[in-house]
Amino acid sequence: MTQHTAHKFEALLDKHHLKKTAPRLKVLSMLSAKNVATSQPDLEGVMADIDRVTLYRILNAFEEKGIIHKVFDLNGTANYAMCSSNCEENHHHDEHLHFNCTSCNNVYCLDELEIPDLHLPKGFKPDGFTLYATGLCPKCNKVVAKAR
Amino acid sequence: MTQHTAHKFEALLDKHHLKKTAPRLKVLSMLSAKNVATSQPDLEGVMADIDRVTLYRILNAFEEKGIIHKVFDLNGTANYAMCSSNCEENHHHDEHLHFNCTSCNNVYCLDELEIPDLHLPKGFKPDGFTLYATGLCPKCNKVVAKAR
DNA sequence: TTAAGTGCAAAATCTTTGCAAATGT
DNA sequence: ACATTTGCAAAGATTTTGCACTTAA
Repeated sequence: MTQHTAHKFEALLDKHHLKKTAPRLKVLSMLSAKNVATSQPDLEGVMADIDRVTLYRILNAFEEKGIIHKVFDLNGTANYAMCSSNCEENHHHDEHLHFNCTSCNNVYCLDELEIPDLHLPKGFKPDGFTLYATGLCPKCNKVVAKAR
Repeated sequence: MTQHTAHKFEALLDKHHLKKTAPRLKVLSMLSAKNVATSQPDLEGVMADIDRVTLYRILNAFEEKGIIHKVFDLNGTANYAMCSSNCEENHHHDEHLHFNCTSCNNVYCLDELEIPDLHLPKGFKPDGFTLYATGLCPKCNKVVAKAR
């Protein structure tokens, strides 16, 4: 972790009036390091030194503040990812595509992808969309291809 | 429940080599009666006479057989719905739009809606899509409108 | 100094597993 | 009759709550 990113995390906590504690900084650097969402069990594994309860509280706090977002994978397990690294305050779009690999179970947040307009049946007033795709991610897809 | 639908449920169980037991028929009629998915907690409430464990096993069995499908709502709670009433064996499409009302929390399965094509980043090989929309369902939307 | 955050213990839930009794075929 | 399915008890797992101790500001 560079000096720069470290400072970024501290600024992020400041911005949300959260104290800059070791566990919180660790969670931030952990989640920021990956371009895929991380499941709660995985987080617990990596952060074995942080108390399980503390982790729950940190994740909830971050989610409430809009620092991270939660997405459930195919098994109903909560996965967490930094709220669209490029999701600035002014331009907060919840329209993600989440790609859940059926092989490695990773959840990719493909924020850049546009979700096309859809016309819902009469009466429904949507305020947000989330699209899930399942299938093989590039990594697993490559492995399958090699095996052939 | 009409004679006709009752027979339909029994046929459905037969087809999947499941015994026609009272709890199973009850679950089927319960889920078929609604056009929205039902959460596990709600199911437990309505089926208080059926053992909790039995309900788990019935739902799992039905899901494995493809009789019902499971969808997680915004809170990560499992909701169940009949597998697209019109989802015949030959034409099984997993592409649903699930509409999760933020007011009543109901999950509507809008199976008829087509999900438009999307081009994923290179390398991703999707095999299924599920689209979630959140917002107000027609019923709650009407209530809000009235309140104004 | 003190309000916020952490860690531990313990409660409350949720889900699974094992097994004897009941039920459908 | 016999294989399935149910219901209960009990184990396992997940999530929440309470409270004393610690730490950032």
